[in-house]
Amino acid sequence: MSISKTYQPKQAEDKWYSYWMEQGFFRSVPDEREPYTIVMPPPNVTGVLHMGHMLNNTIQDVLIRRARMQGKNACWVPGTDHASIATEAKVVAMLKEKGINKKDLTREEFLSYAWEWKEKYGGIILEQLKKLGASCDWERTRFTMEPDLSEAVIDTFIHLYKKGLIYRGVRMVNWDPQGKTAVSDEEVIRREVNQKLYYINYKIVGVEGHLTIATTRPETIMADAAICINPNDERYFHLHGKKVLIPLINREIPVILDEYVTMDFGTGCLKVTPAHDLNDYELGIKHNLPVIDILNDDGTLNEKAVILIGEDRFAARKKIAVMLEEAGALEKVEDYKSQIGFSERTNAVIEPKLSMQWFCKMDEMAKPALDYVLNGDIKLIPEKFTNTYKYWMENVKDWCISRQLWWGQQIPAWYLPNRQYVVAKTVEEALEEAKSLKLKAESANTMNYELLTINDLKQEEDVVDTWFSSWLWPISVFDGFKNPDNADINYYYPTNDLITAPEILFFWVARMIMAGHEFRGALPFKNVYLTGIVRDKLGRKMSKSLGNSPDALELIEKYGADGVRYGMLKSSPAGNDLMFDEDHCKQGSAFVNKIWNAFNLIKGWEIDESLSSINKVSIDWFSGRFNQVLIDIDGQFKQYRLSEALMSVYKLVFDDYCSWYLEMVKPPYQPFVEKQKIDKESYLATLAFFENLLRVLHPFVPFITEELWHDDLFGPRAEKDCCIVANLPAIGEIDTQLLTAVENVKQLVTEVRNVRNSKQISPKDKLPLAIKTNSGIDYPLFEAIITKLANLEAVEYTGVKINGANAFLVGTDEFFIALADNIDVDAERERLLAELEYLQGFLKSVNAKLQNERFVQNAKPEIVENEQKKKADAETKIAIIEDSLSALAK
RNA sequence: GGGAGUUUAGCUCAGCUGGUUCAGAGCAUCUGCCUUACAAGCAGAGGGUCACUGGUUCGAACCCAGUAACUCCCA
Repeated sequence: MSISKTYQPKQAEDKWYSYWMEQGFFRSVPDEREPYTIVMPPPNVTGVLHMGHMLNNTIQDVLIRRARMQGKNACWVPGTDHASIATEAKVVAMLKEKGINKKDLTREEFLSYAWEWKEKYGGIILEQLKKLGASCDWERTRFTMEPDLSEAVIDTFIHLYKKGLIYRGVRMVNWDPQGKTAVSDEEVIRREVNQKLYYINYKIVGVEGHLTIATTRPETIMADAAICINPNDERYFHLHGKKVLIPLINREIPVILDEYVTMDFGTGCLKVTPAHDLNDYELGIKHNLPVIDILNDDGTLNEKAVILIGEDRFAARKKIAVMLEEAGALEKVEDYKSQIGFSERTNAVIEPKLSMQWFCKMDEMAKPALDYVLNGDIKLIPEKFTNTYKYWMENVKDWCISRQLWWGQQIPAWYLPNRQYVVAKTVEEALEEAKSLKLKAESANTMNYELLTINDLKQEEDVVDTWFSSWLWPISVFDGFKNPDNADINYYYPTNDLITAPEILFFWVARMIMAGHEFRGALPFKNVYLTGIVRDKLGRKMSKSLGNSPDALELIEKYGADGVRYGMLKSSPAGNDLMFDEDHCKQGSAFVNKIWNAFNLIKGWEIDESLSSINKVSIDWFSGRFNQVLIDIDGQFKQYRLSEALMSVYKLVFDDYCSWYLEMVKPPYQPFVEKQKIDKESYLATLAFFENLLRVLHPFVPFITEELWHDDLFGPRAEKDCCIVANLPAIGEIDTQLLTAVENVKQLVTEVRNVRNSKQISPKDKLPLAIKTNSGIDYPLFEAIITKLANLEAVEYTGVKINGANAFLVGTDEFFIALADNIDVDAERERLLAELEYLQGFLKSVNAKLQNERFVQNAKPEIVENEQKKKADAETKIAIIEDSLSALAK
């Protein structure tokens, strides 16, 4: 294979991804190996790849690839989420463009459009993940609304209903009067708006006088159920137990007491309107107040308002202000700023509205789910999220699981003509159930249950919340509901790691843990790695509306998948937001190119059997260094410090292998030969090291490593002999003494280069070096290396200082470079004096510690020992420098 | 309003049980090199009141209290 000067990612990526697929390397079936399982957080089926997905899936792929190379049976299950709200919104928008209004369609018609849409756009995102190199078992791809998974949703709904955990209840929802639909909290955009605060007088019944309330919504006074004051408010003691009249309609309402009211906001009197404000609603429940809903679905006032019937809420607000003024009930109007919710879709002002919804009781299920995390069976990474999780689980609220949408699993409840309902899997079962209701029927009930037919039953229109299907994901992808004892689920469940974003810790992660316990009696995963939010350089969340998110596929096009993976991982410690900067990808592709070029160097070599081995020290050193880094990486992976692990690999390749090892062993340039001759042992060792580096690199940069793995240089490879399934190198022996010695040697080489740099001496000029060793380091052993890397002409060992030479210290060893021009004596003295001063100060502080009895008594022995060593070192160095200074004086 | 978290070099982050006399990395910056693998490179260098104020300790970036700024979650 001829090798080009720079690496061309594109061909390699397509080629190897298909090859991996053909060979079935991503496929996992249960066997006798230890399983390692990740279920992918299913992206929205009609979504496109964004930076959050890139980060998330890069992390998953690194973990999966590493596990595979550790000999585990690695299984990564991909899939998509039907995302009812987002998808339905997209379909509605698409229909609108075609001139079709959702309201004019039947449910069946709408759903067929939606499925068509899903078939067309669904799965694009999974195709995009392939470009990133995601090694998922694609044969296991699931969709949250496919028949089996939907059936699981229905079955679990019925299960929970029978257990008494699902009930119907009234709840305040975000109502969009323009779209005439409830929208989720996530779809409400809060904006600060200039408003008016109206001060309105209410007459007190039975006595002279009035009280004044402040409100931004005077049109809702007709829905008032009470006036609330703080019981501690001295201004209003006289109102306790009184009643007041609502202006204009003169309905009598009570004054109630509750500490909920803030005394210093407004007038201290709060109008309580349970039908049109969430807080008021809760206050109403507490005080048993009636709920008077004066608004129609389209935001106009209904007959309960008594006045202004049929007017729009905003028109009514203006009119009522005038009417109040005319009635003398308007005290004053002030400007006021506050947050108002707008519908993301229609931009209409959201109206809090009471509606009947389905709920799932949470407290019973939350308890065991909290325990899994608190007792460490499930680890949250980083740990700090445990607190948040605990707080939420201890204050869990019931889950509103119904959504007023069509795209999703329709709630399996059927209403009888008298609004009684039954919960059953099919309409036939529902009918049976309905007929049996007779027994429980009250005597006043005139309905004849015996005569009910299927046509009398009407299924609940609402669907369940999307999370009500995704909370089953780790079980349902392995068919754990339909076949609870099948081989897959027994083998893969509980899964190992879940990689997801912290903002869905409650929505999704907590509920999966609950579902795992409820439906399988076991946790769904052992570790939860929470990634950060991907932000731009300015710290803003990446979003489509800001347009600050780079196109994921363009990035891959530009930097190669390996480069982008590097860029995503570079600065993404768990749980911290990732300030994404394209520069990281650039660095990634530079790194990939560096690997390519290192290989290019080796390709230019040829074994010459006649040469004897001269690089034993270098080979031993790198081997030890490699093993040392393997240990580091292992530890970093155990703690999920992926960016640190990547940095360790980066430095191992860039610094240790390329900058030091290859420079040590590379044969001197031989002119007039096509390939540089090298001894056999060095060549084989270097190539073996490179292959091991490929293994360590593979989880991070899979494509370049697979490409090089198959180069002729490694000889012919069997069909299945691929980097992706190679074993990670085992950790071998480490000669610590050798490693320490080489650290000194490296420092020595750096010092020589420094002298060269500061004296402006060309790297081509050879320098003389004299060594006066005071440590036990065997410099002759490293002489060849030092000579080569520092470009020396000769190395001399001396017992005495060399006057007039450039001198420096490494540890306690002294080195001299004698140059033709004498050194600047004054400058040298100054340098030495500065160093002496530093060392004396250092020694002083060390001595202070050692003379401090409390330190010697309290500190750990090894720390005291270390201080003593520091002291000895400093004393030696001081002696050397004092010597040098006196020599300089001569 | 309640809760959680963050604050260390220009940027992004390490600093794991409190223990070097000035705290590390990568990138960026500066200087010098087109040195036969790589200028997407090589060799060097500079850069910090660890947000602030107190306290605990022989010893604090680290523990405690308070202050400030920012971020997120729940309402």
